[in-house]
Amino acid sequence: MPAKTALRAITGTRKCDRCIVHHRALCRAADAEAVDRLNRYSHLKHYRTGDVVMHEGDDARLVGNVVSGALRVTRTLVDGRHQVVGLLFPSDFFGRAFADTSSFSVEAATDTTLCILERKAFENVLAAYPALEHELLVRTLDDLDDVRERLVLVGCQTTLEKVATFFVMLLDRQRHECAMALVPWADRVVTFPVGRQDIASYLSTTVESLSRQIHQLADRRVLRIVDNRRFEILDPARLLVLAGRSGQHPG
Amino acid sequence: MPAKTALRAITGTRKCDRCIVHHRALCRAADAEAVDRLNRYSHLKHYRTGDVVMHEGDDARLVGNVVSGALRVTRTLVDGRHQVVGLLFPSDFFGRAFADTSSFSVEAATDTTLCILERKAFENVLAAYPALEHELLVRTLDDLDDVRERLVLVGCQTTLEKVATFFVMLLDRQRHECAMALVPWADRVVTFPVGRQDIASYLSTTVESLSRQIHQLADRRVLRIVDNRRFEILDPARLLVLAGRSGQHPG
DNA sequence: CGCTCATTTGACAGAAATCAAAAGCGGTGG
DNA sequence: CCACCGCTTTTGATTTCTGTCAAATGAGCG
Repeated sequence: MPAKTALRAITGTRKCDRCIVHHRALCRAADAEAVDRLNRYSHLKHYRTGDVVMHEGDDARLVGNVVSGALRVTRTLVDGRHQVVGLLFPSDFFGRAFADTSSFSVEAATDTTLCILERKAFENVLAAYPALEHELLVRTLDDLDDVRERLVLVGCQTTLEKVATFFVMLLDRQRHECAMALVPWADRVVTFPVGRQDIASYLSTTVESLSRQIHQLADRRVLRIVDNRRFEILDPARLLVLAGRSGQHPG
Repeated sequence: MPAKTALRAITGTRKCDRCIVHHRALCRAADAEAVDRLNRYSHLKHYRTGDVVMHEGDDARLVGNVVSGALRVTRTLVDGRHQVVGLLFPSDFFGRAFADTSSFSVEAATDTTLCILERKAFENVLAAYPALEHELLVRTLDDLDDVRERLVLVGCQTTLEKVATFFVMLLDRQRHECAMALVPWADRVVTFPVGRQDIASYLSTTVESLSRQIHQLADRRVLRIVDNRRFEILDPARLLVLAGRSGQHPG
């Protein structure tokens, strides 16, 4: 065991040990030795709302995890139209391993802290620790299902269903977070994690339509508008029905 | 070396050696030993147009490769609306590794031959051969980019752009196949690999709109309608522009 | 308080879905 | 070889959802 590692083992100064997403992120699949290597190559970096982490077409030089805040993954067309293809939250992995260029832009949707490392370094660690690569595979397969799910949403569902689905997502995320923290989940108030523009684009609609459908849901007493960012879900069951997936694929 | 393996090595009777997609499919990343194990667990199976390979919500028991024909990956909503989230062609991998249930249905879009094996057996082989699992990871990452690409297409592009993009895809596929076969690529006639209904759903539109836009392209002399399934691409450059991605991400 | 930016509301237009019917294609059998 | 049948594709007419544009209202902040 190298002296440096031994010292860490004794003093417990590895920054990863204090990481708030450590037990949920990709790196949870890493053993002490692997975490040590990741720890060596990675560092935290702060981004302000709107900052570009990676630009489409550029070298895919970085990968990493969201520690706090939110990222949007986007594609912009030549004439300016653009589409949010993904939103990433704490513990989510970002970046494109095993490709030279990124097909999408990655930007901070809010003030965000990332744990980043060079893609090449990351790939080397993956090659050395199959368990880590396996975890990445499993997460990527899940991501693939998620995107396909959203393809269905965007492809053949109404704007009301899209908005209802988004609220269901927020509710699920919250429920999941409470479960992790072993907190009994009581609060039915959800908060928009990113701006309206991003949500609208994520759902392939406009801020205007988004606004109308939110008020539609409020009129139907499915939710109550607390303020611009917060909503109390009054009727989760009805919300699920309006999302058009009632009784389907629980989980 | 077990006797059976030795015998195979001498006589060359392994069915995988004669497989027409062997050098393009996932298994190309497998060494002789791994191919041997895959060979032991897998078998070819024929499906007729419309046959269900896997049903959404059911046990994800099978995985495998398309050998010939085409599969469609779909999701059906409670009220009958449904969406093709993917089309799979020879050498493409299908099935959901590392999950108990499949979130999507997989059906034969044409008469199709698959090389199938039990998911569990496949997972065991993956665990034993990291190179194979790595190949699956790389392919899954590519798939993810593809679906995101289509999310952009469906989310913020016009029907004409969708149809043009589909023709570009067909052209690319053909060019790629010619390259593999070392055949100089001259023929500008592309053929619909699946029925109109599937193509329309894949592009999130209707057969009616699809028909109108094809004729739009014909009127603009971008292509010539040979017959119901075949089209001669007269102006590939213009097609690319109409697809709304000119000059973007060559590859 | 006034500035800017985000959100809401209203009026309107347009692209594409829907509905309906005609035409074309492919297979079967007389 | 031609007539018939079922299916797919095309064409036409109509509707509707939702995006666009414009203006008003509201929130946040120095």
